[in-house]
Amino acid sequence: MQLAGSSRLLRVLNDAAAFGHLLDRGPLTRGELRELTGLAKPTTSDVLRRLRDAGLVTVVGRTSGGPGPNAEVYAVNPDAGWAVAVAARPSAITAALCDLSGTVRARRESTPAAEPARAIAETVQAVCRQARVPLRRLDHVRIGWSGPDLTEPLAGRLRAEVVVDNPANLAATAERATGTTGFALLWLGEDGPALSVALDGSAPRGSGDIGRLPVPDEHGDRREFRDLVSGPAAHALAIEALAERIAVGLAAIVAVLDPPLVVLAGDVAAAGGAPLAGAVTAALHRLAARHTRVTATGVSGDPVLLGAVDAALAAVRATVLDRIGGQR
Amino acid sequence: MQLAGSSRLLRVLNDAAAFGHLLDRGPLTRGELRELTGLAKPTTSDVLRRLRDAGLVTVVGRTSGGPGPNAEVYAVNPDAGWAVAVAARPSAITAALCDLSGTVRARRESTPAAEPARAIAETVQAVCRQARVPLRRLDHVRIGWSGPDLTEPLAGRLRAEVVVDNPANLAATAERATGTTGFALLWLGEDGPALSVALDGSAPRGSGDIGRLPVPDEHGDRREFRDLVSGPAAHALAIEALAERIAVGLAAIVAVLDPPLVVLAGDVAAAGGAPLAGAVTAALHRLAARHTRVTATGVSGDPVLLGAVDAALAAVRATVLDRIGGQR
DNA sequence: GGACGGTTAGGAAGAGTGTCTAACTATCGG
DNA sequence: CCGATAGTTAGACACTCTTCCTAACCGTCC
Repeated sequence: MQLAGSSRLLRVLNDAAAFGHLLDRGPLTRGELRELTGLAKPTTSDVLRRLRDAGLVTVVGRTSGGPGPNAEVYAVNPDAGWAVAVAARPSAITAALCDLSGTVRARRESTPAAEPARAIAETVQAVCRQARVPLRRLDHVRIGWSGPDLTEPLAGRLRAEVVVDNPANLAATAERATGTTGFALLWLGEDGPALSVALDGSAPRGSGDIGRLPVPDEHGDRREFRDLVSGPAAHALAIEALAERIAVGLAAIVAVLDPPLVVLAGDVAAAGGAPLAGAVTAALHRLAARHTRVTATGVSGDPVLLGAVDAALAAVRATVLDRIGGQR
Repeated sequence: MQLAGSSRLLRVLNDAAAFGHLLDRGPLTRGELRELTGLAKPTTSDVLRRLRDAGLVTVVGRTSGGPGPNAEVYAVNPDAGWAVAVAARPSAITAALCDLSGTVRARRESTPAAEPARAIAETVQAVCRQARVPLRRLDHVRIGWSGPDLTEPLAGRLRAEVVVDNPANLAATAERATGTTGFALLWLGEDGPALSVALDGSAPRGSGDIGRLPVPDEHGDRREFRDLVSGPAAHALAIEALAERIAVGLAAIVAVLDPPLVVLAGDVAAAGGAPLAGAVTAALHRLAARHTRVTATGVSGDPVLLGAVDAALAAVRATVLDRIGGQR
């Protein structure tokens, strides 16, 4: 961290710290914020004044009951930032518009009629219209998509910052938001297996497609992982047989990464549910004799969409702070 | 980054930034430091005064030739911090004492007569005595060692901060110091293969032992990676046959991590040299059809010892800054 | 029921710390 | 001697901290 600066940097740091606490912990009084940041009372007031002047926080109420005057309760202004999260598949597009507080304000599903980029852009525009949020107020669009890169064509159609991420990575982001830490997420989807790694509490990093992972099949012949665990053939398999195939690939992954926990997600995994996770655990322990736990994802709902919401929010929160006056 | 603070934090930040630049870029004048940090002229003077008072930097010369007075040239005081790096194997212990600038001031090898912890501690003490550096001035000891954890018994014997790291990780640290970025290092040593990952320019992280990675052997039978690439059997193999075995395991690693580059290191890899790397590349491309490059390590000398030096230096540099007066 | 004390929220005043700008001095080469 | 450059000094500015003050609210006592 080689940053140097003057009092301006200090102010930015303190504003960001206070704002961060308000985002993480919800509504807070001046006093609570003072304890969390460690700043002095007048400084806390200054910080809150700046945040309020910039429209980032508002007074949402007052305490009551205790002795003394009632403290003002501050909270993040939800309307100060907007993001759209998109889970895009060839068969369907789901988009969610959420405000700075993370509340989903509108949701929309559509079946793509046009080429992907155009269909996604139109869905984003539609979900904004639905909640009467002008497109220009949109700060960030995060798209879960596996396939050819759509960043270029989408950035051209939308004014906001556009980031395309792979489904496995976003599912891992959603998993992490549930409190799980230190895991590798194995995504088993129609279009092949993928992996995202979130060890040491750091943000999930997709190591991408693991479809070409060489594994032996039941007869000991050399095959690629994707041929065994994806496509219609995998759906037709009994849980035990599928678990066996998954475990073979997982054995290699576990040997390389040694995560304490492996989370299963994706269409194929979702169809199998907890029984599949149990069968995979048993098969894996038979193969590798490791004490790695295997579970089905704890996320209820669409993990890709929820992960995209989380990722988009993190991005919006970082940019919104730039709006504080006197920044320069 | 949720840090809040007052002008004190600012001062610490600026001191650290200036010190960091002096460490990275070598001797600098006030003016050069001013440009690098972006600080004003008087502030740069203040920072340098504090660093000099704390004994962390010294004036090592003056410029000449140009118009105007000759600028003072400042450099890190090498004697302000001391670290010992150790590469420990059951057969031999190598220790290097280096100063804050990274110069190795003494070096010592020994054959362990006693138990590892005691033998290492004695070697550390000996190398300090050799350079007439009192043990109490030692700030950090970084040990490359694979086996039972030695942190406890060593911390008891040495006053300094002790960190034990695995050889693969330290070899990757050394590799990174040569300018290589974005790679996975495959360590092929006597005691089995290990892996260290340094992607995205982040510090190398050992994912540890990959000895139990399941791989097929020549006959298609399920084996563990360590049985194929380590031990006396591996040494006896022809380069082509060994490369084939390495590539099989590497195919799984590459599928999981997809690093742009794989670096081979360790005794077995060193014996094979560049020809082995070439043969592994060919075999890997035949197996996995990826465009992953494979090279032998670019580090000349003992990669573990050199990596331990780098890691120890980074640790010392972080602690030394705490010595600046008025910190609290 | 009304006055009072204890407690807490918020603000105001002044000091402290660290930085910046601008002016100044000293030094070197031509 | 003159122009250019290194470094210091002086004063202003920004942000924070400590300390003190006022106002509000609750409970208790008369």
